[in-house]
Amino acid sequence: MTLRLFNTLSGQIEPLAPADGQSLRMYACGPTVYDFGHIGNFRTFLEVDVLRRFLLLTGTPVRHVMNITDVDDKIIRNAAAAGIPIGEYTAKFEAAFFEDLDSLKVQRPEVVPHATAHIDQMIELVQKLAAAGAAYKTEDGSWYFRLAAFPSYGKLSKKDLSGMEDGARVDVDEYEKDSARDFALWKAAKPGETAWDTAIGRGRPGWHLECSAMAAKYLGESFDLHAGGEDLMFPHHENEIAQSETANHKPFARHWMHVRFLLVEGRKMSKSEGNFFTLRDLLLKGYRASSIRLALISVPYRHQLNFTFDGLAEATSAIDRLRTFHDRLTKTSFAPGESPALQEAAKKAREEYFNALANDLNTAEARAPIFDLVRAGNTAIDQGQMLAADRDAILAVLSDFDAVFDVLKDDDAEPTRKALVWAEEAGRLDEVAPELRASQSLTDESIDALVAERTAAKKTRDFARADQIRNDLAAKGVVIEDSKDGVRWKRK
RNA sequence: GGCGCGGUACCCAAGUGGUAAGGGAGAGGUCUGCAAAACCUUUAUGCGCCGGUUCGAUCCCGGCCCGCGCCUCCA
Repeated sequence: MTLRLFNTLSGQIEPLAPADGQSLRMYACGPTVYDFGHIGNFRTFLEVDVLRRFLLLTGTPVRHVMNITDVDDKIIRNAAAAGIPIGEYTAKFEAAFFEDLDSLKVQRPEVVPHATAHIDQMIELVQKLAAAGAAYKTEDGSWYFRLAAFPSYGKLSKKDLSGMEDGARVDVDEYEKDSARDFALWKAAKPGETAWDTAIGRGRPGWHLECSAMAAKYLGESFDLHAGGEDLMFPHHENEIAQSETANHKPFARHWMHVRFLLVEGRKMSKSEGNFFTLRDLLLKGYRASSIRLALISVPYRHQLNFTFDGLAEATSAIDRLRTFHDRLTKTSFAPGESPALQEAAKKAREEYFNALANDLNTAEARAPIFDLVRAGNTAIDQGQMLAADRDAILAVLSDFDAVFDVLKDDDAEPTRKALVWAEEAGRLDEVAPELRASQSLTDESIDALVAERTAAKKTRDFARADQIRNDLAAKGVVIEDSKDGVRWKRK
C-alpha cells in the first residue's frame, strides 16, 4: 500500500515512496530548545509521528532525521540572562522536550543531530556557496545568501518576489546587505556572544544553514521528504532549498509536508490570550497524555485543529471506549471457531482504516471503521456469538490501529507522575488539579483493599457501605465497574 | 494588498454529482441491589447565503457574508 501525501511543492496529492526503493529518507525540522514545548509544537511532531508510523506499518522502513537547534538568538539571550553557557541552558530544555515526546509516545527519529555539532558542515556549505558566487561577506563579518543567485526562489510557498522592491523594509542591523531579501548564512559575533572561530570568520550559524547541512550529511543532497510546521514553509524551507540546490546542483527534498497550526479554544494560541499551554500545563490539570495525543492527531494534519478542553474530554471518552472493548476481548474466554459475519467486519474495518490513512493521512476518517468494529464486536459478545478466531481477527485490527494511534495501552500514570515530579521541583504544585492530587494520594494497593472491602459488603448485602466506598473513590477520581467477571477499577 | 484554508446536527468531525461516516454529549429502553460498562432506539428532508450548470448539488461554476492562517527566524 502506497501512501498518497499532499506535496506542498507541487500542490497536489502524490504517492510517497522511497526513491531508492529501500527506505524513506525524511527530514523533519525539530525544536529550538529555548523553552518547554507547547501543544502547538507537539501537534507538528505528533503528525510527523503519524506519518512515520504509517510508513512503518505498511512496510516502508524510514530514515528519519530531526535536528535540535541549540543555538539561536533567543538561546543566547536567555542563557546570558541566566549566566550559564548555552550548552547548559539548552541541555535542560532538550531533556524536557524528549521527556514530553515520550509522554506523548512520539517515536524517536533515527538521527537527532545538533546544530552546534555541525559547524564544520555549515562552514563548508557557505564556502561552496561563496565559490558559486551565491554568498557574500559584509563588512561586519556576516555572510549572506544572494537571492538573485537562485531564480526559482519562492517555488515552495508560491511567492513571486519579482515585484518586491528592495529597501522597503531594511533592517537597520543589516544595512550592508546587497538586497533586503538576502538572508543570513552566518552571523558575525558581537562582543560577548557565543561564537565559533572558523575559516569564514568568528560568528555563529544562521538558522537555515543547519538544516541544509545536516540533511545533506545524514540523508544525502537529495532525499524523499521534508516536513515541518506551516510557518516554516516561508522563509525557512524556502531558504533551505535555495542554499542546498545552489550548492549541490540537484533537487533538495522531492516531497514537502506542512502541518497546519492549531487554534486553542477558537483563537490562535498566545500567551497574551491566556490560551497558551505546554504539555506539562495540561498534565497538571489532570488530562491524560493519551487524551492529548488523540485530540492532537484526530483532525487531519492539513486542517486547522481547534484544541479545546471539551475536545480533550471527548478524546478521553473515546479512548475509554476503546480500552474497555480491548479489555473485554483479552479477558473473556471464547469458544473455538470463527463466524463469517465478524470475520468480514474485521476485514472491512481493516481495509477502510488503511485506505483512510493512505489517503493523505486522514486520521479522522480512519477512526470511523475502528469504532464501527467496536460496536460490532461488543454486540457479538453480548449475544454470545464471538468465537476465538473472531477475537483474534479483531485484535489484529486494533493492533494496526494502535500501531499509528498508540492510545490503547493504559500507561498514562507515568507521564502524569513525571509531570508532578517536575511541578514539585519547579515549585508549581499549586497548579495541580485537586482531583489529580487526591487520586495520586491513593496507591493501587489501598484501592485494591477498598474494592475488596466493598465486595465483601456486597456479599452481606450491606449496600450502603458498598456505595459509600464507591462514592468515596469516585470523589478521588477512581471509577469502579462491576461485571460478571469481577470488579474493575480505573483512575479517571 | 499577495498567497492559501475553512464554514456539515448540541459540540468535535469525515465525506460524496444521486440524496449525509465516526466520536462526544443528551433523551428513552435492555441489563444491574443501585450504578458503571455494554447493547438497542433516538437527535441535520439538510451540509454559511444567493444565483447558475445538471434529470439530480452539500459536493461543480459565479457572486456575497463570516472565520482563520502565512507574507523574514512562532510548530
